[in-house]
Amino acid sequence: MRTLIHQVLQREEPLDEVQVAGWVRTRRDSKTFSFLELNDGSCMQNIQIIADSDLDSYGDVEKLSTGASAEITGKLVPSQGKNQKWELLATEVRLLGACPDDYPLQKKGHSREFLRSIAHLRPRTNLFSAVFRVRSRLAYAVHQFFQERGFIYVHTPIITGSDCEGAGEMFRVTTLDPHAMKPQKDENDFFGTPTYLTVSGQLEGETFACALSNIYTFGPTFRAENSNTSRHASEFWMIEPEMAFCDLQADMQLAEDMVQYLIKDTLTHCEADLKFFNQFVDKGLLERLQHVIDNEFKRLPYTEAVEALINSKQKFEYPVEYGLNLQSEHERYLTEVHFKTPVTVCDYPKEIKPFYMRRNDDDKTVAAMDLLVPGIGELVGGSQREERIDVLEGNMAQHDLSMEDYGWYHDLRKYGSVPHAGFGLGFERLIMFVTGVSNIRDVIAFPRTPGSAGF
RNA sequence: UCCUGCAUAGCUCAGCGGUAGAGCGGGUGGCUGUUAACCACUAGGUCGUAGGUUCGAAUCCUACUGCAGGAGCCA
Repeated sequence: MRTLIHQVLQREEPLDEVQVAGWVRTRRDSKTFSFLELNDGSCMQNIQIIADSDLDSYGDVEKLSTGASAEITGKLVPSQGKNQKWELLATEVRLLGACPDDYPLQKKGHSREFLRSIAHLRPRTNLFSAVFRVRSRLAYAVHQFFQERGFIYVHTPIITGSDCEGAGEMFRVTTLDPHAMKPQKDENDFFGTPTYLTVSGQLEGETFACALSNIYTFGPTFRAENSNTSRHASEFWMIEPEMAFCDLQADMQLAEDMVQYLIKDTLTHCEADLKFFNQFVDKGLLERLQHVIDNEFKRLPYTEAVEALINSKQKFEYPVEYGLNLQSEHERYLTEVHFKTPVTVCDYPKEIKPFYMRRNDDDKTVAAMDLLVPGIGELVGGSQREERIDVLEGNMAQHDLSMEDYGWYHDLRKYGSVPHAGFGLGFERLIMFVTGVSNIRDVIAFPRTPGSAGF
């Protein structure tokens, strides 16, 4: 019976017999024995194995090159060496899969670009195994956060007929012949109507919030935008809570609580991995994360954000002026330089926000909010939704949205309308923030970006 | 989509008009309770592709392709 290396290395007492299995990181031969470093991905550390040349199975040891897989049984004893507490004195070594010398992963560092080209092997590196352990823990913590607060997990559709206006270009889902010379009618398509991969589950999520009160979605979303940046991917995961009987203040509070909760959870449960990131990826990471959980987030209206930017006398490439969207450089200045802490900006001019956001009493702004964090920029975008049927109808007319397409959304206001609010949080951006990894392609197992969908 | 930069050995890079280099990795041998082990030897390249300038191009010019960083869009 095999034991995970993670569990073996946590032992307080020696063991007469234990079996581990994994992939060889390196082998160092001595005259009468070999040192093996074995890793099984259960934790950052390798287990050091001493394989004596007297072993019946020493023939297998000599075939254990970097990358080979093996199953090793032995005695766990305190190590004579300096760099590890325990080592395994092998009694039996069994080669499972040999690894030819064209194995692309070396003991030395590789560039991220090269590792992306071997995305099927990169989880075997320290960096990527750590990223994906943290990703797994964060996903678990997301569910824990919402479940502890009585939120219901709703699975909104991946294939959708609605286009969640304003959220970006969509991928068409169709069974029509792409090589057909003649135009084909949508009625002949699989669903009898044009369908797409979802860009957001928000509108569907609202229908469930207006029945189950507090809900959240957590799943893949798709954008066909031709975005070529380190923060955008064509397929990414999004967390979208939606709360009935809720205003923007409570919405912002939930977003801020959630970010702090998730960071605390990761600091507690992924300590070794975060230390690794702090040492090799981003030297200021632990300090920054600690700062985020120890301090309240700065909260201010868009109008004050614009004033702060103008008063800063900072030179920006793009102009700062009431009524214009905040650019990346503005957002990053606010969170990285001006306040040096996560910042939630709210109450944006209605002209620059989508139709479903709730009009404020000033008739100029809407109850929208963006949560900005250092190094990433926008992590969360959310709003209180327009629950007044007449105002929503006006907005729909202004945006040329038909009752045919949005009738069901309009119905939520027609039948027992309630104030409600929610937000979307990009899961990969959260992982980037927590790990310090600066490219979204390195926190997704097999990233999809324009012109690239390998594996 | 725009702007900028890069493309040389399996990997990371140097060379920047005059006979293609290093480190790591691989192979062989040695040494050692080692730990990104160490020492010696060795194999390995149409210098991204296609044109052009030149006596001569990895090196200069043009186009294309790919990649990266930034911008826009957003999460």
